[in-house]
Amino acid sequence: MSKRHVSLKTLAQTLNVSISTVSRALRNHPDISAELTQKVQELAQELDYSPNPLAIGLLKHQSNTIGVIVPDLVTYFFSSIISGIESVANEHGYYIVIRCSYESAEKEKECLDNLLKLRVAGIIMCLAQETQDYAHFSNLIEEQVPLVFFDRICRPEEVSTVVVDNLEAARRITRHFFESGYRRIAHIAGPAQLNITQERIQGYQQGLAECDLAFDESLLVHCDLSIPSATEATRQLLALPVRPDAIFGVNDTTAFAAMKEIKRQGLRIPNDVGLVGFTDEFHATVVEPTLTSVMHPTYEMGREAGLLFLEQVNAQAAPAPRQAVLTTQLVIRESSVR
Amino acid sequence: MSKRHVSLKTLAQTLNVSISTVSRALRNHPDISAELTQKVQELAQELDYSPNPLAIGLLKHQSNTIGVIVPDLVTYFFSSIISGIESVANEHGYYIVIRCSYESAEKEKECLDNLLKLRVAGIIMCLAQETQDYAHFSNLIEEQVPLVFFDRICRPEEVSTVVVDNLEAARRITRHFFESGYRRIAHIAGPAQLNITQERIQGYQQGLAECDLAFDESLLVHCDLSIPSATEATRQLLALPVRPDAIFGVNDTTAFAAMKEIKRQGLRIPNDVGLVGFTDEFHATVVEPTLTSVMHPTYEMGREAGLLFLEQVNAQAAPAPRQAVLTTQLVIRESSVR
DNA sequence: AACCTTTGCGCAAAGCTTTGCGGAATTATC
DNA sequence: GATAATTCCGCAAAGCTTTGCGCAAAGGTT
Repeated sequence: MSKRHVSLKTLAQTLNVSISTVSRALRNHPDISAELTQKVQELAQELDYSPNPLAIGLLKHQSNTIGVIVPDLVTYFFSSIISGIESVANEHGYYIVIRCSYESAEKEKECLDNLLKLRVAGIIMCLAQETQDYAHFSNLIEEQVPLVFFDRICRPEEVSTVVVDNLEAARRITRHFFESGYRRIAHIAGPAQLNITQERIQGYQQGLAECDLAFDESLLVHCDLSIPSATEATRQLLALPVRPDAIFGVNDTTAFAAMKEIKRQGLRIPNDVGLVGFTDEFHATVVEPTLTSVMHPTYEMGREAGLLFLEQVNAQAAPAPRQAVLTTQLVIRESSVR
Repeated sequence: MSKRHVSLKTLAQTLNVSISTVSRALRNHPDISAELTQKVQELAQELDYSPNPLAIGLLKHQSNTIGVIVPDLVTYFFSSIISGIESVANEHGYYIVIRCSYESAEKEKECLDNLLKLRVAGIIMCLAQETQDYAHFSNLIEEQVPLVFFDRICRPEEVSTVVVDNLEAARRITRHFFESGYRRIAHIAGPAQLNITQERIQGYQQGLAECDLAFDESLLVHCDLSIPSATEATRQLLALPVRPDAIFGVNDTTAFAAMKEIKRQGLRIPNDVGLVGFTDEFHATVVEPTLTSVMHPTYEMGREAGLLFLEQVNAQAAPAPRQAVLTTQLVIRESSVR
């Protein structure tokens, strides 16, 4: 760090005025004469003065950093959401500090603690898969620390959230399968405690009902969102006495793992088994057959989360928590139409 | 923020001792009696005291945040490197603040300025594609601000860098094509000013030479690493009077764009055209045919960058810049063997 | 010419931490 | 019992910024 940055003190000494005068001049305070103001501002410009955010943070008890916690840094889903958050943050003079929970509840708590110790302005996060106990958010909520959940959420009555229309999307997928002639429609779901899992299962069941298809428990299997687990789930489905003719995967990892396993068993997509996933555009179009999928507006989710966050930061009183529900789009490609 | 955190002052008042005594007690200073030390530490524990990093930063002129600048947040390559950086940072009590240059030289400079104004401890970054002028790093270098470049680098005599064995990898690819029977081997290269482009072109030419193949200028085309540009480059190659029978793409985006375009023109991979890219594992195995590719140890690159950074931070004197060269691995799959 | 209002600037505190130095009280020494 | 040496703790400054308050000089008023 060294003596890189000049401070108000430097400016003041150079101009032979007091520090407070310099401070006021830089903020165009009317108490300071026009000519002195100009002289100060010119010198500040010349010496590349920038106020020390540490000092300001200390004084004002506020910070311009947003803590962001994701279960995983590497997948497209999260990195594009981060990208959205970063863009909003940047536009409003905020910086994002990223930590990864690696889907662990314990690590999530640790990340949270650490970021709070760092004195971030608040937290934007997606719950870890493992997290089932939501008590560690109580303090934050009570103390009105700005907090936004996205995708995997909890306590929505108390915390602002950004989600997609999971139920509706799952319903549409199911109906799309039906309309394409598929009748034994399976669903590889995520961990049972996650809101996204529950909502998508509900949509799946609702879709089945609307198509007058009975819900068959054996066609609903859970996985932990990892590739091996999704592969295993697919195997389980394909080993059923009466094989499903369509599979709807809960996310992109699941869908691709399923695709590989289906192919490995010598089955053809979409003829033998139809396949749909929640994915991002790039992946879905590069595989063969191209994958029908529900597009998450991930970048927009990130931006929306950022905006909800800023809303809380800027509010003098604590604003009522808001629920942003973004709409997904079912993009029909080769894998689900025969 | 509010009154969330207790300060030394609170502890001192509660115990009726001075702030400095509390400070010393917490750091086990021998001047403080054992019993008082214990009392202080117990209270601190109870009240969940954590020292304010803003105050410490102000006092010691140092920070525990690392500025990270990437050209793109979304691609696997960068997000997995970020993941590596984050893990090292975390292990050593540092936090990473991420900014995105969107491949723009101007934005890159802006990110750099902003992060320095935030008083980060230093910068880990990958150059934007557009960046051709490296003058804005001179200040940092002179003032010995910890700085590490990865992948796309400049001024390696002055700055620590993390790269892969680009030349060697490109040479291996070329020879692999030759050994698989390909003879008109084309290369879709990146922007000419990037070190990675230059090194891979050199490796490509060296490989050709070793196989007694003449270098044909028309088989070397540049793209800007975007999908449309890579598609266009592929088109250009395939439209040549004598079509190449093998294409080596400079990165994953390029390789996949090429794959799509080759297929679109009704050509078969690997029979009509062999294809190899620099990619990550997941993408490469999910496409059809599976893609032979050079695997970047991306996570390791991130970790290495983090370690080189910490080396600079912890050194009292400025350490000599170090060049970490990680080795890639050529993973042969279906797309390059007929 | 005496008083009042502006105008223009500085003092000092607060926010939190670390640390050199000084000082009071206790113990040891002669 | 007086002096020297410990032991244990507090004062204050530094790091940087903002802001309420006070104060001097200048100008205006009668």
